[in-house]
Amino acid sequence: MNIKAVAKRAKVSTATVSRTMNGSAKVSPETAERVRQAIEALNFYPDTNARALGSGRSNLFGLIISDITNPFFPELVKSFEDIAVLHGQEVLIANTNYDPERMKICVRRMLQRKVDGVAIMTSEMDDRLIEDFSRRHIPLVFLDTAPPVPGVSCVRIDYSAGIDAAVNHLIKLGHNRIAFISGPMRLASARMRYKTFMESTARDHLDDNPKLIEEGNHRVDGGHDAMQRILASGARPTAVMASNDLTAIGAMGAIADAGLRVPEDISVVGYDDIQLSAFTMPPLTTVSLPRAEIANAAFNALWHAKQSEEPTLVPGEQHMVLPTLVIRKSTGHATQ
Amino acid sequence: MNIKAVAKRAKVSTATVSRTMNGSAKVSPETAERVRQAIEALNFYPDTNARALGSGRSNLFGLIISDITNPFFPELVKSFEDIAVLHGQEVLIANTNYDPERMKICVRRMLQRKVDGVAIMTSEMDDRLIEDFSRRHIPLVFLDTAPPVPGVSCVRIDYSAGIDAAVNHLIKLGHNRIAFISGPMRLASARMRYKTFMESTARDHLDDNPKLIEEGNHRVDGGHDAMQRILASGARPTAVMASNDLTAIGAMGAIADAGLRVPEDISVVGYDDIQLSAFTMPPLTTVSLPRAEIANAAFNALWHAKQSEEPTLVPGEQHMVLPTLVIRKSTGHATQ
DNA sequence: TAAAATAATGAAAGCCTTTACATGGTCGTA
DNA sequence: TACGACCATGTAAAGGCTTTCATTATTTTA
Repeated sequence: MNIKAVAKRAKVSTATVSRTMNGSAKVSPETAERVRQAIEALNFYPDTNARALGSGRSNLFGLIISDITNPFFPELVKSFEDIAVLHGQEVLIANTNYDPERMKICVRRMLQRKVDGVAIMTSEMDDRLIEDFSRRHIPLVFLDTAPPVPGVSCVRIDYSAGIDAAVNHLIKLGHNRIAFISGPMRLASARMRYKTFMESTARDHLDDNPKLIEEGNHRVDGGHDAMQRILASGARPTAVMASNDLTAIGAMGAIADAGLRVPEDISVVGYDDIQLSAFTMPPLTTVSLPRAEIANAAFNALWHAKQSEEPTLVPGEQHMVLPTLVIRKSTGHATQ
Repeated sequence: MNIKAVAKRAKVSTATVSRTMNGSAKVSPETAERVRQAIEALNFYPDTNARALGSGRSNLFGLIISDITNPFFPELVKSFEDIAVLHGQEVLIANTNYDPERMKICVRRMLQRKVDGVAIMTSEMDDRLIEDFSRRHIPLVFLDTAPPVPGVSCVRIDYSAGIDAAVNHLIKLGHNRIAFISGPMRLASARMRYKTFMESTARDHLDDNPKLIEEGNHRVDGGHDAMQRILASGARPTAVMASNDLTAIGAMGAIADAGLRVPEDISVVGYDDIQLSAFTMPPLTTVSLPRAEIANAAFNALWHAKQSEEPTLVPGEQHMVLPTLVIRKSTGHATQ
């Protein structure tokens, strides 16, 4: 079953079939209708590989993420896919597992499949690999950490807006010793969140006891362990802010293990607003990162670049995403 | 940059380059080395589309899931991908969003890309779509619900083992009014879990008050609402078993909302053992479904089928997966 | 030592589309 | 009426790889 069979049945050439399928204007309505009927009758669909080979375009966008197991990503992936389907684009998902070797494999996969563009949602990316894309004029969009290269778009997150809102919320509740559990400091996104928190608390002249700062790993166990260290240090925080929700959940566990209550003894704030955070005990107050908006912005950047004939000459889109504070039950008045 | 350039540089024909890349035995070690050096020097990698077009094989396995946002799937996807990478296969992930229309699109995508095999991890699948695959001799593997077709493999879950273990655990703790919150009854997997629970409790002559049974939706909110209905019904269960962990988490929330404690007033058991269940408050006792094992079994079934020349003639592998009970803190002695 | 078997390699066809270019027909205009 | 413009369609090359078959060189066998 191939385009030839369709052409034969519709009594036209393969070129006309191809043109019909691709919506080229150069086909008369009657012919087009005949071709469509033939396609229907034969239940034909074109071979994607041959298409990509013939045209050089693949209708594929790559989506590189660190780890699908991290609850931050599935929603992002889903939103990205949903909008892609709407535009007739397909999505090739690749996990790097935070491993530079694996990242290389991902990049190669994208290149080999002749993707039309790539959304890179991991924070660390080798410049040499970016080279590989830009040399081939493949549009890129980054989350948060775009290199200053023409044709490369970026979706930025206004970290300070979200974190300021969280800190202000805590201050209003009377907190003045706010601990912070960071993500792994080798991740740019984690460093950003840390830096923004420090700035925000410094601005408000809060206690900056270094014992209040611990490094986690953006997973539950890291948050748990970090919180234990903070509690053991004797720093006595009245509230904790975590670099992501998983960390916050771990911290809540450690607080409960120590016989303390959230929020009566210690308030907890997370970051990301993963689905689950609404259902923890107590439901988590957290900074919501609009993942659907991020996915849409990323997709649109690639889509526009794809439409313009010389993507690498256009400057690349910049989109700023504004996180918002979602107040639930894990924060309450400070009790000293 | 194509195979011709490599051939030229290595002073061989393109056929030899192709053979070298594919590990064909018919290349002398010296020639192979020369070719490899040329590939290295030119930083060449072959066009996947051309490869698939030329050979008819794509080195692609499809993986159809319902919803990447459901925490059951990410781990499955990850494990599947990991083992695929190990075997040099790639994975094309497709979400159906529980939507038959979308399922059709997924199937078409797979067909168009000439996948070497498809793992179908959703429980509902139109027979006509299966036809599409088997007509083209594309190996399939199902989770749980394989149609009786030659060449179709299946990874089965021994539901009764897991649920019996959970029920026995509760009985030993003195429970005799065990509620059950099912998944959506239109899903075969949910019906299986329900059926197995009913059999298990009937065998043990437990209270079979229909008020103890409610339908959820396999999400947190459904578990929450179902639990509220059970509590409102006056059936006074001493324990609840949920069809999956999200449902259990929702149920725990509803129990807390009602001013009751887990496990002191009501014990809760989940199903799946998603990562998060270890970190709920209290940590959830649940039936663990070994997702890595499922993924491996599924992959292997496809892989073996791919290796054998006539996949549809071999009977299809059957693999039984045994869930196990993980006892954490959400279950305790019944207090009436 | 000649014939046969084996091994390594090359030439070229084939996979299925897309698309540049060619062709023939229709229309409008001078 | 004739010529160019334009439209719909067809022809055939191109895209990058795999693979069959043919060819040559080498080894084995009798």
